[in-house]
Amino acid sequence: MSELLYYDLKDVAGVAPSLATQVCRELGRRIVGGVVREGALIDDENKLCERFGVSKSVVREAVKLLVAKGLLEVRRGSGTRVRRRASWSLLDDDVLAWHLSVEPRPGFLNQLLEVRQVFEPSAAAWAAKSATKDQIDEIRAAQRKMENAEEIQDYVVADALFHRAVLRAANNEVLMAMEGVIFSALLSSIRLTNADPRDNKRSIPLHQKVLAAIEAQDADAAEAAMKEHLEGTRERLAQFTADESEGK
Amino acid sequence: MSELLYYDLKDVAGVAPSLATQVCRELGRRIVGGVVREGALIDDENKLCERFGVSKSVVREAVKLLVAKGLLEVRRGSGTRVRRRASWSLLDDDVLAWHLSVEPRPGFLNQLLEVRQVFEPSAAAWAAKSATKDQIDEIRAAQRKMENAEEIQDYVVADALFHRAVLRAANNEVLMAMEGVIFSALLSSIRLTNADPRDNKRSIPLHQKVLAAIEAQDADAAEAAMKEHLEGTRERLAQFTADESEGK
DNA sequence: ATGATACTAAACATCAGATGTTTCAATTGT
DNA sequence: ACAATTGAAACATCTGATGTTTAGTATCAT
Repeated sequence: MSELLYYDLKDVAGVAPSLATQVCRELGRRIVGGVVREGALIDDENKLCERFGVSKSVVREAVKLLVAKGLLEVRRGSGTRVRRRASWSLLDDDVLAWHLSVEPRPGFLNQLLEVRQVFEPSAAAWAAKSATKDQIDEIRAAQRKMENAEEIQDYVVADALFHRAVLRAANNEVLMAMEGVIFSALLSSIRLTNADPRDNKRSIPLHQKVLAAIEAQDADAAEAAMKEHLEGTRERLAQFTADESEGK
Repeated sequence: MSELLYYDLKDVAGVAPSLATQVCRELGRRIVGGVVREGALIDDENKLCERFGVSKSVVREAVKLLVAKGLLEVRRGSGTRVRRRASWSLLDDDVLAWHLSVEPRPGFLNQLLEVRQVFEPSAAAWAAKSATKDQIDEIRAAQRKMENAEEIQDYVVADALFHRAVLRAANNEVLMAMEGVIFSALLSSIRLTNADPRDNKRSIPLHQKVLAAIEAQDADAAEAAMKEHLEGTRERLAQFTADESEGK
C-alpha cells in the first residue's frame, strides 16, 4: 500500500485515512475513470490483496464501500463486477468527487449544472417562504464573505457556502442531501475556468438579488433571481468548454 | 443471527442476502428509526458481534456499508457514532427504504413529494426534447401496463415504471440517479393510502397527457402535464394524512 | 492546588489462515 | 449431442492474535 496513500479534501489535516478507505478510493477512481469497463469483472480478492499489498479484510471492506455506492456487485462464486453506470449513486459525494478527479468531461459538468438549474431556484423559493432568522443570517454571512474575499479561493468557497446556505434554508431534508452536487459543480467550474480572475466577483450582484428576495420573503423573486444567476453560470461554462475544444 | 434474516425488495427471490447485509439493514433501520440517537455511540464491535451472533468481520463490513451511506462515523480508539442526520445520504436507495420501513412520518413523505414536484416536470420537459424512439416506447409500454392492470399492485408498479421511464428519457445521468426517490415515494403513498381501490386508475388520463406531450416533443406541455399530475398526487396525500390524524 | 507527564483500558485496524458455500464450466458417460 | 457429475475459482465467514489511536486517570514535580 506504499504506492497508495493520498489525501482527500475530506480528510482532517494530517490524519491518514484507513487502508480500506484508500483502497476504496483507488478502485473507485479507476472504475469511474473507465479503466475497468462496466460489466467487467474486477480482479479477485487475492489479486487485489497482492496488488495493493494489503490483507483480505482490507480489500473486502473497500469492496463493500463500493458496493454501498452502487459501483460494484459481488456474487459468490462468480466474482465481483462493475455495475452499469445507471446503477451508480451519482449523487454520492465520493462518487461525484471521483468523477471530477478523473474526468472533467464537459458533458457531465453540464448535466450537473442542468440539475442545479432545476432544484436551486425552487430551493430559493422555499427559503423565502420558510427560512428562519438564523438561516438567513447564514446566507448573509456567506454573501459578506464573497464581497470581502481577497483570494480567489476564498471567493469560491464563499460562493459554495452561499448556495449551501440557501439549500439549507429551504428546510427540506431530501433537498439538503443534494448539497454535494453543489460543491462538486462548483469545484468543477473552478477547475475548468482555472479560477479565471476576470470572472472574479462577477456574480455578487446576482447573489445579492437572491438574498434580498429571501429576506423579503418574496418566493417568486427568489426563484427568478436564482434562475438568472445559474443561467449566467451555465453560459460561462459553455463559453469555456467552447474555448477548450477550439484550443485543441 | 438467527433472529435476523428478513428479505428485502432488492433480494432476488429466494436468495438470502449475506450476513453483513442483514446486519447492515438491522442497524440501518435502528438508526433511521431513531432507536439510537444522532451523535450517540453505538455498541462496540464486540457487543455487536455478541448481539447479532456473528463474527467481527461481518460486523465490520456492515459498519463500513453504513459509513459509506453517511450514517456512521468510526474513530479509532473512541468508537463508532451516528452522524447527524444532515450528513446522511438521504438519496441513497437503502436509506430511503429504511425510512419508509420504520417511519411513515407524513412530513418526510411530503418532502419527498415536494422534491418530485421539482424535478419530474423538468424531466418530462427534457424527455420531450431529447427522448429516443426506444425511450418513448418504454414510457408507452408502462402506460399500457397501467391501463391493462387488473391487480392493484400491477397498477402501482406500472405507475412507478412510467415515472422511471420518463426520468430515463430525460437523458441526464445525474437526474437518473434520483430514480430511487420515485420508487420510495410511490411505495410510501401505497402504504399510506393502503392501495385504496377508489384511487385506482384515477391518474391514467394525466399520464396519458404527459405521454402525448412527449411524443409531440412539446416540452412546455410535458412539463405542465407532469406538474398537474404531481399536484393531484400531493393533494391526495394531504387528504390521507389529514384523515389519519383525525382518526387518532 | 496545579499543571504536565505517564500509564492504561477501550476500541478500532490489520493481518493470517482455515473452512464453508456458491457458481460456472469442463469433463465424462450415455 | 446431451445430461449428469465433478472440480476449480471466488466469495463468505470464523477465529484469534497483534498493532495503533484515543480518552481518561493516576501520578509527580513544582
